[in-house]
Amino acid sequence: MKLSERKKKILQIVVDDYIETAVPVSSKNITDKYLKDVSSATVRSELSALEELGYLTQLHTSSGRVPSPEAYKLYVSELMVKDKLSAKELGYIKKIFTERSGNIEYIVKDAVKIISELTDYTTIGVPATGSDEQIEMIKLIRVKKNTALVIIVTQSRLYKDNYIELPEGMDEASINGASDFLTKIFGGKTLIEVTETAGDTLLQFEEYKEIFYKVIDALKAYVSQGDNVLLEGEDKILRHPEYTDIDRIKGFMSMVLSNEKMISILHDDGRDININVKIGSDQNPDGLPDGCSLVTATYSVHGHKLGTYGVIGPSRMDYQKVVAVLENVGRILENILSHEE
Amino acid sequence: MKLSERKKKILQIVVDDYIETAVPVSSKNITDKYLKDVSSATVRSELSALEELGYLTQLHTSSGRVPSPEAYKLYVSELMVKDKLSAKELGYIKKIFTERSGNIEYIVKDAVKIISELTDYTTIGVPATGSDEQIEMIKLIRVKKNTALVIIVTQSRLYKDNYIELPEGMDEASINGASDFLTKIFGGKTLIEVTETAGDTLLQFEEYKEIFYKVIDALKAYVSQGDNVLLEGEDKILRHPEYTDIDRIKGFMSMVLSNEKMISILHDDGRDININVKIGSDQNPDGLPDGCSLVTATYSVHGHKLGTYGVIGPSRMDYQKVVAVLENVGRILENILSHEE
DNA sequence: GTTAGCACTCAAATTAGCAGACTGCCAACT
DNA sequence: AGTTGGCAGTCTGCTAATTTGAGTGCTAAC
Repeated sequence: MKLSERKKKILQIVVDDYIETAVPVSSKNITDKYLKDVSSATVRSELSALEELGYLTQLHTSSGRVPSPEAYKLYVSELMVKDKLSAKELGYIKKIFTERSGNIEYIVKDAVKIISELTDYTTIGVPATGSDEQIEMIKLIRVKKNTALVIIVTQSRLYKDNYIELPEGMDEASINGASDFLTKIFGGKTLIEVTETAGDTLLQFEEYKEIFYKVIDALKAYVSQGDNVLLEGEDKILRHPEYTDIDRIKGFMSMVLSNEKMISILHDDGRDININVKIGSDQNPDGLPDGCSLVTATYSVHGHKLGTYGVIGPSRMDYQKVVAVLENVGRILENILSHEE
Repeated sequence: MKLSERKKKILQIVVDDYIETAVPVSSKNITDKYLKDVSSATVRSELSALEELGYLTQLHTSSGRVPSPEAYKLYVSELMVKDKLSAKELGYIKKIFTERSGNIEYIVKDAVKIISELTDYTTIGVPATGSDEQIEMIKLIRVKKNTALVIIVTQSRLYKDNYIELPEGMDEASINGASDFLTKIFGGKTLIEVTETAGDTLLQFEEYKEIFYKVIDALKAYVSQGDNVLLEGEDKILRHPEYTDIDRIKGFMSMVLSNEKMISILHDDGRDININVKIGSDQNPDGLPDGCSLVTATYSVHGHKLGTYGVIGPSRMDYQKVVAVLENVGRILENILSHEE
């Protein structure tokens, strides 16, 4: 079904206006504000045609029109005029990222903050586990008498949040020996390979057996996504008039605060193409409630996934801005990170 | 002003009932449910006396009574019957903590989760920076060609989130030398001492000068509280009928999501006595909005502050449960951590 | 294909009225 | 003196009825 140019134009006006005002848009409103050269009656017939086609809905017979999920989809893919960020905004993004030189954990967190700040919507981020990257180094560092920190370095990442207990009386030389040894046998393999096949590999090394199994456990902990969901601006949803209903707010909050749910919603897009828009509707229940939309972007550097970021808000969302912010943050981020190496 | 036993009893009943039902309590309600041996008229005169004294308020002439902030204060300090946790709950706390053997970062996070889960209120936690603890070891670990991880071990803590850039061509021996050297000159000093006096100390060491200043910067980053506020169950406030008003919800959320605000509210209690209750009111504006209460507890092990935890909710809060949970979590936590060493 | 005009519909706001829940007060009682 | 029953007064919350106004759909004319 091909839409006439005028229908497209009118649909774009309806979506734009509704995004801006949150009020159902009427034929008169359209002719007054945007299309002064036709009468409201003409627009009226176009509107009812668009409704017939499934792009618009009415709350009741005598209210203006509201875009349907279909309309938003079309809007994002064809109708919308792409937005550009101001020099000030671009400068802000660059400034934040360059201040954090090197510290990738912070950069990932900052990205979520920046996106939320510039778009003014709730933003989530799920860092990639990096379990498909090759191990460059494994190192044990004694930090207490019988405790060692397990550090794993891969091409783009550094894992350093797990500890193992050392056998009584293990001396510095054996610790270093174990480190070198682990690096030798697991270097070049990916984390996921190691966690899956490690059992067999290690069976033969009687000497370090005990300690090696503990290291593998630490590795497994790194690979599991865990509670690694970043969230920023969860209260920003409250600014929007469609979130005045307490039950809706509850639904939104419990969704957004559930790590499992967020991970599943952000992860079921197989393709790691850049920007991806999901519009919640009753029909295809991908977990997103009706009236709620999610724009996601997956960033990567040198082919390694860095993580997925999502902006979540009412379907009546400022897609122009959101898409522009996600694209630019991604571009700048990838630029900076790839230069650094 | 001394209250008669019966006034106390009645005040306790009012607070208990209001906490449970969130409905202004009437004289009839009291005689029906709790005090069957007197008439409602008697209770009525007691209630108006308590109102005169400032413990109760009325929304309008023909509504029941609601406790004032004063009433809650008295309730917590004198009237309330202390609650005990069930064996199941105690077991749950122990189980979670012992599963995380050793990993203090996770333990602190888990504590917030446990408290929020058991009390069913929004919970915040501010880990102490540990800047008053003595340094045991400083270690630099090369993780990339020109990047090293800075690890600092103190009596109860491990810092390992900052990196420094290494001078071109620094070899393994010099890195280890620098580590040993830093440990030697700063070992035994507290983090705060080092950040304040380091400049002078280091001036003399031409050789490592460049690298040492970077290490000091990393140290400073560790000491600053930063964005280290843990939050759990921020949506739980929505269950309570007093948070049906959207503006109130907004206020609550923006307060709870502001790290600065939370740190300031949790930190202005000089004494580090165990449990501390703040009841928000219009009068003494300690940042807590009217109708909102905060119960805090500061935990420490071996004299070192571990962090401060706070349960935040409507003034009509289940103080019995909250206080019991905070006390028990603290006790178990301190037990486990002091045994471990 | 476009337009003006008119009838129709429906939500939202306003009003009035009534039932119910409490209190406060007073006079009587123990 | 403290307690009680009873009654008048006050305020909320609910419901039903009414009005207002925005917006559409339809039709006849251009």
